[in-house]
Amino acid sequence: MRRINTRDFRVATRTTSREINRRIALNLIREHQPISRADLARRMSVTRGVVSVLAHELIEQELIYEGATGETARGRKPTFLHIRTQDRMAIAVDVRFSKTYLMLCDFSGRQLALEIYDTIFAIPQFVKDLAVRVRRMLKTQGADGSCEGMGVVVPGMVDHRTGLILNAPALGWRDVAIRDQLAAATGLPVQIENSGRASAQAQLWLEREEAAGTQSFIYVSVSDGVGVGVVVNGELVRGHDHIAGEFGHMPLSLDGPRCMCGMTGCWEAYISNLATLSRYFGWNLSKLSSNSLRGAGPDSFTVLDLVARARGGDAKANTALQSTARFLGLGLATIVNVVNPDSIYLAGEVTTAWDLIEGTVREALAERALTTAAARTPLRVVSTHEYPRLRGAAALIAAPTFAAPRVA
Amino acid sequence: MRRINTRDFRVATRTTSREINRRIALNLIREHQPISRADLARRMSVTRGVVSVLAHELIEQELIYEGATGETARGRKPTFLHIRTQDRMAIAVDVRFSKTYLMLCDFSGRQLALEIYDTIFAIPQFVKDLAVRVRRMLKTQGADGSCEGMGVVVPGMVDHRTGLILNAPALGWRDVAIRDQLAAATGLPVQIENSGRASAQAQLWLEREEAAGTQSFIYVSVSDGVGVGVVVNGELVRGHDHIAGEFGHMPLSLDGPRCMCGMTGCWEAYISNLATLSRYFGWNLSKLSSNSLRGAGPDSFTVLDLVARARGGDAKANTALQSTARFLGLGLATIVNVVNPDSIYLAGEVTTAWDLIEGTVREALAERALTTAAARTPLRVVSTHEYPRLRGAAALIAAPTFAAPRVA
DNA sequence: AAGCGTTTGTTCGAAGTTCTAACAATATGA
DNA sequence: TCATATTGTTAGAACTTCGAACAAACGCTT
Repeated sequence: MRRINTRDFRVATRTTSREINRRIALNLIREHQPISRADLARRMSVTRGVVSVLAHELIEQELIYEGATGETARGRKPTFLHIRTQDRMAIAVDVRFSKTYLMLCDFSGRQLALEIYDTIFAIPQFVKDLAVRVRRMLKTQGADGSCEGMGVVVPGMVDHRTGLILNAPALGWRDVAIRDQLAAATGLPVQIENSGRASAQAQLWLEREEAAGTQSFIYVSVSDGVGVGVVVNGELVRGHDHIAGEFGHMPLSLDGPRCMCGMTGCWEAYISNLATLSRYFGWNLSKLSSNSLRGAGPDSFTVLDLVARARGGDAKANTALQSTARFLGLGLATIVNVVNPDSIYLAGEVTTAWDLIEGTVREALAERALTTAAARTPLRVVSTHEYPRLRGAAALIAAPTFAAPRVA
Repeated sequence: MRRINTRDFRVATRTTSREINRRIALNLIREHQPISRADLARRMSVTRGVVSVLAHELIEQELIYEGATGETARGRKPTFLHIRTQDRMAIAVDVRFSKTYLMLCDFSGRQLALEIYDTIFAIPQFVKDLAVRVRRMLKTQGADGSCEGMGVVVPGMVDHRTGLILNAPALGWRDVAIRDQLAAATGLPVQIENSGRASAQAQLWLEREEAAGTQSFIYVSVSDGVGVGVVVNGELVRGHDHIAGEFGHMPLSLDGPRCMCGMTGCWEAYISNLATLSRYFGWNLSKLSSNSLRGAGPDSFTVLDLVARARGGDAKANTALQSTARFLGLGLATIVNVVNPDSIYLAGEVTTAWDLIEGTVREALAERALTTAAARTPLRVVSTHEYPRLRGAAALIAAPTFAAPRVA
């Protein structure tokens, strides 16, 4: 039950019904392809006549295409409809402290080309260099004309609407207006988003089997920082100033360990990669400077190494891991109590040890979950091999094609 | 940008456009009454012809009525349209530990009758007694035919969809299916909801001047417990199991004071009335039993008395109050970082001392808010005299009349 | 090979919408 | 009295879904 915003509404015109139904048909085709017009009509509970028109329009818009004819026991054979995502391209960029990831993929999220290179922190050079790489990649892959935009994902606070990077401490970027520069340099429409929210968008918009029915979920990425995306009723929660979702800095204990954000006791300060490593090595974070907090270089000892040692029988490594797992679960409990999602997606280096930590996480979650139903919220691990952040960047471009039309 | 749920969607029919526009018109009339058809047409950016038809239908549905003719500088005088909320009634019930509140009001939230009596904790007697009171009240007020439903508000966890009270510790109710019993006993449709969420519904659906533009907000009620309702994009967040919004039990410090819920360190354990009083009297909550936690009776010393003493110059009382204010602000900071609402509504006994505590609350909020914009989130106090929980109960019945039609 | 039943996909008129434009009703002011 | 301005209604055009009929395609039986 949604309230109509009397300051910002859209009246229905005589074409609104068609727009709505065309979009519904498109989504059904995407999920059930290959599918015949007759089958689509049954799923939509409308007559085949209507579907004929809708399909014709979608074909004209180059959103779907007719494929082979199918088989039936009796009667005329159906002609199958397919979604057209293979020849619609997007550039996805993930800027991290150590490396920048650049991918070309289609609208289904399928990877066509990937480049990984050292991040350039000076903005003008970063833009210039990236534009060159993008042009080269598009040319090499013969995707010059079919690329519909570029999604950029950044670890930090981003105002998606204005394209302003408010604060990305890992990159040292603050109040950087990079979107329009990139758009000008590449000639592509550019979308910028926080990495946690973007990854949630990937789960929401790109084709996946297991998650078709989930309309409310949380995406939690545990890495250098903790990125969170909140999806409620099929819509990403962006908030009034477009900074919603920052569960990473809720306190577990107000006077807990020091966090990169400058506060103390944040969830992130308990479960980030640095926190896990600190437990293992016995570092005292409160005594480290901000710069050394950032500086755990790419070639040094990482959480992946720690996981390997834990698997090898290093008891201290396992203890550090279990401690992180416990705090992860305690934080998830709060999220579950507040948002009550139908599932939670987890990503990040520690999730490679999921078989080792799942029990501890669930136990801690149950400890502070207010109902047994909430305690049983499904936890799904998203593999790092899928490049969830890059998929999120791509989803920023692909999403508008499939979204419900704004009405009322 | 909302994703279409392919498991649960609604195709547009040839009457969908009309339904949408009729509902938009109704909401605009409610907000700008008295308003002429021509003015309405301008606000909706449609022709007067369309508005004529919409208005005719709304009059037939008895949702609006034609009033007096207005004045204009030149030309034909307009006939004003008015919303019809005065003769549509709802019964609102607020069940609390000490008292039960029963109100008859119209769809604008205007109070017509109010009864306050000692709460009966035995379910069968509670139902029987309430049914008698409701029938008597409807008869006395001559509202027998025009009452469209009963909203019941309870402090605790409620599954609004099934009408099941999962756990209301203050009442000692657990897994109680009270909705259908009440419906059978009164012959009215019954809606049950948690008090925090219901109060948020009141802010969302009942007529208020100052809140017309806010589509994302939080309602926080600080009383015996902490009730929270979250509204995102004009829609109450209910969650997958309908238990969303429980910010009251997020930890401020994991090993903090004991909470009524059985856990430790919950926000509620820092700011509830009991917590405030405990600070003043130097009680040690961890040593009290669950029963004595509940048992702060109606005639004993309350937070209102404490506020009076603080105003009278009692330094200890003021200290206790400021401490609560500080923890209130710290908790609000997390909410602001997570949901990033456009405003926050505050209710409860401590808010009567708002002039004393606002500074401390804002300071604590700013301390842990991640952006300056978030730190400046408007805080609005909802007066207890308005009976926000009862208004919430009424809103449960009135809301469907004004909600946007479900589409796509 | 013809005919029948079944299923797919198209077509056409009916009914319901908004949109455009004209028109009637009503009031003011020169 | 007439021009002007504003409100509210009405009739036809353009665009929808809906219902039903129809053509196309295919397997099976006679």
